[in-house]
Amino acid sequence: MAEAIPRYHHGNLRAELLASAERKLETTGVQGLSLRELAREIGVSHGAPRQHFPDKQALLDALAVLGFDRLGRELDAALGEAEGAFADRLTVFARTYVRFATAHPALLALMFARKDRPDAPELLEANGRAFAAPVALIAGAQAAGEIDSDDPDRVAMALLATIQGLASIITGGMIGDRPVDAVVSGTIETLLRGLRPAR
Amino acid sequence: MAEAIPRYHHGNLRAELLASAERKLETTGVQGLSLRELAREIGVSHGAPRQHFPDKQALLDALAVLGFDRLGRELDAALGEAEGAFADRLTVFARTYVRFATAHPALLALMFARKDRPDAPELLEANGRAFAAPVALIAGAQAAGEIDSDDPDRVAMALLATIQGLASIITGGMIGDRPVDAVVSGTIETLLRGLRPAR
DNA sequence: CTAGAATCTAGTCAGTGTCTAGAAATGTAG
DNA sequence: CTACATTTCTAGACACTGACTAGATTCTAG
Repeated sequence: MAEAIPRYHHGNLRAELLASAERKLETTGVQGLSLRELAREIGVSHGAPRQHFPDKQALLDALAVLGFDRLGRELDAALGEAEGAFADRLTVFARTYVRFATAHPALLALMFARKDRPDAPELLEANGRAFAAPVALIAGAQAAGEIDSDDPDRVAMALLATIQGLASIITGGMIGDRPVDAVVSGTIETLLRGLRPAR
Repeated sequence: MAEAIPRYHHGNLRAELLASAERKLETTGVQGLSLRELAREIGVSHGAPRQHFPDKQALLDALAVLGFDRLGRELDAALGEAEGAFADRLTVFARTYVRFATAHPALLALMFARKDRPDAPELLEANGRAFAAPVALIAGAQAAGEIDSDDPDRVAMALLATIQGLASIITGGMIGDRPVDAVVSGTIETLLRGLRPAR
């Protein structure tokens, strides 16, 4: 915290830019994120950020990678502690993911903004690392026969789609005033049991 | 047609702005959409769009409403023709939605960009109209006992989440080279049957 | 201590969204 | 047909942005 005297060499510009950018991102969205404004707030000239990020997109990409890292750590932590049946651990995964999505909606959007970033190997890597634990969870459950594995790929896809869709729907504000955790566990339960009525 | 002589009064500026904007949107994304550039292409001064849209967000909102209208028409048409069991009609819904999502990813993102538009009644209305047919489909199936209705809300939520998630995953390019229609119908089948192994 | 590299400043440029005043076309009474 | 009011468009301006450049300052090896 020694922000007292603004030295010529800031010393920690890159990290502070990222921190400031992430703060701004969640309050104003990507549209309202301005490199010049960040520089102004930090107390540095408008050209300084260029030394660390060649352009604005590079800053956004770095933010996305940090987001994947953080998400990965949260998933690892949550799933590391989770014990019990597959259903319970799956619910933990869903809740952790949804919690991250609601806590950092703009950041999550940035992470999956593949529209304009067709190729970004670092992002793909970060993505893979982040979801390592849940992927292992699913694979393990299939190997142990806890879930259907006629077509493992299909089952995994349905699972990920549902959780991703949950996050979309919740961050989109489409669940009204329903309690988030109840919606999440209810959806997981429904998914496990199937939509068809029990005979 | 008849673009020959650029008259002072364009006569159809609003509609042409929307058409041009939608075209540009899918090629360059929201970021690359510039009011001035649109005006330039249409051959009108940079201030002209302001007569029809007070600001850029108004143009984007209008685009989103048009998107909901179009999606609604496609869903109505597809579900109107669909016959057979609930599972089949559900698959038709999912395919139609996913097809729309892949055909107009940027437009869809705009439609659900609630992040910065907390309240926009016209968008909510358009949203409701667009999904009238699938909502009726689900309600009907629950009434007819074709799907579980212990908690209708929960079931509907799981269904919509899965389909929305499918669209996200597919437009995000996360299905690799798997055939889209197979992924869609496989996911729906898995959802109907449930993840737990058949005893 | 001193060169060279890394970092930051300051100035510039084209481009953008928004705002204004006013010109031009259209519609509407009389 | 004419006069007027309204709609639609033009033209100029402003503050802002991301990007580029040259040069000043600081840090760091050797």
